[in-house]
Amino acid sequence: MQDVARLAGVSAMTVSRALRSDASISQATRARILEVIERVGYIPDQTANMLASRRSGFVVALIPALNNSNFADTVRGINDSLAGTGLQMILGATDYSPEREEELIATTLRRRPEGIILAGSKHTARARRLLTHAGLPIVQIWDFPDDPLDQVVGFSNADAARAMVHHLADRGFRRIGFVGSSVPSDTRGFERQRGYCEALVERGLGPPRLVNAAKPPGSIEQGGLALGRLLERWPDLDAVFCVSDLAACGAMMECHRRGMVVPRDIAIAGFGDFEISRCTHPRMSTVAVESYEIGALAGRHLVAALEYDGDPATRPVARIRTPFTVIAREST
Amino acid sequence: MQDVARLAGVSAMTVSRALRSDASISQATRARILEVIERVGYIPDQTANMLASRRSGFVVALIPALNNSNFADTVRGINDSLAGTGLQMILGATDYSPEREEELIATTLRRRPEGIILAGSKHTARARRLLTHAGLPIVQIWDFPDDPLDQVVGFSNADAARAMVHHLADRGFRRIGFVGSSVPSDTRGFERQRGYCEALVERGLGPPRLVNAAKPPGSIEQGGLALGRLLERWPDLDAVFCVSDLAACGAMMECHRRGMVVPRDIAIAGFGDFEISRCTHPRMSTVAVESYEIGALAGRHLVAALEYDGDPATRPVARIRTPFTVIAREST
DNA sequence: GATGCGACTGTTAACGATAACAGTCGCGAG
DNA sequence: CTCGCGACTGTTATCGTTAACAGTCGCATC
Repeated sequence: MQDVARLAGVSAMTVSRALRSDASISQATRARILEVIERVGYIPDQTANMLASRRSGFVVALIPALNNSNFADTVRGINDSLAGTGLQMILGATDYSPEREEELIATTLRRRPEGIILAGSKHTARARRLLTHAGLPIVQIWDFPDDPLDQVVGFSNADAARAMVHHLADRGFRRIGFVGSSVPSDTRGFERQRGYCEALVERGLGPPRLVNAAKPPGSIEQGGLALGRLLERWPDLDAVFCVSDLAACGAMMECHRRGMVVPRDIAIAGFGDFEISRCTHPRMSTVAVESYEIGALAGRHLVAALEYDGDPATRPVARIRTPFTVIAREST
Repeated sequence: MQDVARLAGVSAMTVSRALRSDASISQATRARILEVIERVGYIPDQTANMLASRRSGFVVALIPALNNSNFADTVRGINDSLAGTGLQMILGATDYSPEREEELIATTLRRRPEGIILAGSKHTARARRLLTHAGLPIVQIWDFPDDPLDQVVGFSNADAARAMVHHLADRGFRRIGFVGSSVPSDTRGFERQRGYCEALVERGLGPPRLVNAAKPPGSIEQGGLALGRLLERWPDLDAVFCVSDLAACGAMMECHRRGMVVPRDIAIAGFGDFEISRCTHPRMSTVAVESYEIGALAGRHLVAALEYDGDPATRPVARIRTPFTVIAREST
């Protein structure tokens, strides 16, 4: 910057001003400076900018996994909502582990992010302490916690799963099994399981028939294995609801292998409305959730919180319930 | 840090040393300082660290799209390979646009990353200038350019597509159509199309029968529409090769709708070995590429370049060709 | 002709850490 | 007893930018 200033015959401060739109500087001077910048290929150092202006321009997003099409869509939503704001995203994958999340929170907070978006509501005590102590705007997504840290954009996974069980019951299925998540800390998977159990009670459909399998998002193979274990224990099963579309897809393929016709012999339902669910044969009934929209809204409300400059006590705090829809296709 | 130093009765420099493992400092002092840090909840400011130490700890990864399972896997590979190195990833999505890529390069370079991973080999002139001028280690992935900027981890998309056409020809298909990418700057899609055309010549299968559709990665719906347009123009088509599994899946569904039996009436092949390709009926033949491995290798070689401290002229430059495999399933 | 104001530019001191160098201290060797 | 060395700690300057404040200058106003 000093070099540019010298070449343009001004002070470094004037160069700094030329690079920002709001500063008062004459047209002629700015043009001259920008011309020099272009000529010498100067790239301003945002690190120094961050230090001096006390604004990092970073937003942290922590999601369980990158190779899950739901979360990938959410990341896309966040990314799109940040475009044009000058903010950049630091992405972290927690692998569904609260400890890994805590670690990521600790290391990313050193970068002095301006806000943070977290999937879920299960955090270690230290993670919660770090977050509240940092005093940044937070958006929790993909869940609807009773005790939110700050803003929320999500939905009740239990309610969403319950809705699917009611759909199955409405279609006349009575002996409904569930393929759950194998990871205890997958709170969304656990909530879906809870919703399944509650709905069984509501419809008087007897005790739960469930097996856990499939690391989230659940590989296709494990969905097939899980179906096998379910049928071994409850051979009279007439429907299976899987914690994710991937597991459901595996279950459906296992049905094909066993010569069972879906949904005549057994119904299969998934969760997430992955693109995959439109390509199975028969097409998969599933619960659609607004993956992209969750990210986009989270980003937008985080930005709103960052731009808010009134009394911190009266900052608007969004608690948004995104909708979910049972999509009845051919598999139920 | 000053506060911590005062509370521990040492200088700020000693606190700084206590936080790094290599510095010479007595066990007792370090323990005392760490205890104070824990007690007051001090979090070191990496921004200041960056400025003073001239190391950002950032790596930039620019990929075309986040909601493409191939690239998502690559991102996961990069992420995993960076774990434990103290490096963090800044992720950017170029939307398959060189201009957007240039913009992202310009803005992310301000963060003074230590290295950069780029998908593809088509960059604007300014982007190339920015990159070479910045003098960072670069890894180009997902392509195998003739004029690489630095390191490469990729494969020839043309060769991979050619292999699939040969597979189709081996199975006896003669009138092979191609569903290409609608985005001209999708170089990988274009390369696949080129491979298709070359293979047709090699096998003497006449002029190309191709339509473009489907924004990458190609939505399922557009694959179906593209199949319709292909059949309208070349009703005698006996095989269709799609630029991605998603488009192929849509094409297959369109076949079902039209009452065509795959592969008896028409064969369908995809590209990418998305999980979806194992769930179609019949299961989809596709070209498997090592998406995760590309990211992991790129990350590893970038780290190696960063850790290298010999003569810059003799730094090892990896140019890795990752394998691809034609996976023959039931659809061909 | 003084005054004030607006438009622009410069100066100085941070921002929060680390690099580089300069001690200090204890202890064993000569 | 002195010297030197190793182990540890402190001091000062610096990283590249911006905040805050202090000019300077021209021009309209009274």
